[in-house]
Amino acid sequence: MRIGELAAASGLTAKTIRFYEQAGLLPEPPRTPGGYRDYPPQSRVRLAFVREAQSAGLTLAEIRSILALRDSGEAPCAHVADLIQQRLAGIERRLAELRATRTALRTLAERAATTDPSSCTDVDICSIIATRQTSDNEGLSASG
Amino acid sequence: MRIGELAAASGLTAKTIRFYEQAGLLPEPPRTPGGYRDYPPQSRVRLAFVREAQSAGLTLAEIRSILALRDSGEAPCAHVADLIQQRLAGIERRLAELRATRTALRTLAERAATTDPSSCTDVDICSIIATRQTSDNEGLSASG
DNA sequence: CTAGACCCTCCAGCACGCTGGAAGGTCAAG
DNA sequence: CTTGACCTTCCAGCGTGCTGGAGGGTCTAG
Repeated sequence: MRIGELAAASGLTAKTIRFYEQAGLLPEPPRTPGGYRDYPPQSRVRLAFVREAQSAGLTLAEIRSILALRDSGEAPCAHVADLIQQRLAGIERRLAELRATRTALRTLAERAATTDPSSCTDVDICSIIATRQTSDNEGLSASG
Repeated sequence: MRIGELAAASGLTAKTIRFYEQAGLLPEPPRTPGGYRDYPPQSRVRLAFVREAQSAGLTLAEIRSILALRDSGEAPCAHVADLIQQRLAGIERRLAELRATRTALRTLAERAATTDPSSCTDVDICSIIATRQTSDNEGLSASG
């Protein structure tokens, strides 16, 4: 099957499929005499797998590593379980960050609700966000 | 003050400060006869504000819009309150996405724990992630 | 005068997952 | 033969927030 057909079957674009090939997710298919990519039916399964894995939050690099293992004949189960745990940990981290940011924003939102525009002086730019005083000896330092 | 001093005072690098200038976050300072940037003391406040706003989860583009308002003489309070609400909504969305991904991953993790490598046949690549059958009439379609 | 710290501009790249376009080739129908 | 759908390659860009380096200029101390 040609790339357009595969694209239609998998719900991707031809561009994306070529990109996946270049990214090492889909092996280079044989070509027709005219130089067209000629995919075997299994390619649909492969692309479906890529999409499944993506929707599970795995990156293309991770998916590639799974596929590489499978292609080498090994059962990638252990590797997959590992990736899943790593991703899970990463997501927990990201969730914690986002929750912290949300807390910061909520504080700001509260402050915004109780802030009188007239209290916003020019020097501190925005008293909602930065409530610091503009004295000469404020202790600015690297915080990150 | 020169850029290095401002960098040290604000905990940023000179590179970052130039980048902020180019990004419209910090106005172009006057130059010394030798061509060096010569910052007024308020620049420290401005950079501190940028960092504060960043840690509150605002993007540089949003921060720029706040600063532009302030620079135009308006109190940006209402705008800031608006941005905060938008960011908050965005974060809620992102949190929901991440939680969904986490749920998907946890399902996968459970499956991984109970999967026997021998059940991973070659055709379906990885039965942990994709449990679909590889029959000829499987209904593959775009799933979003 | 030289060394060295500091500064300048400009260009390029990181990661991530594509997407768009240019310029051209292939193939079937009419 | 022409049209048009489809395909090819290659190059470039999106957005985000920087970071690195090249290749040079400025200033201060000794």
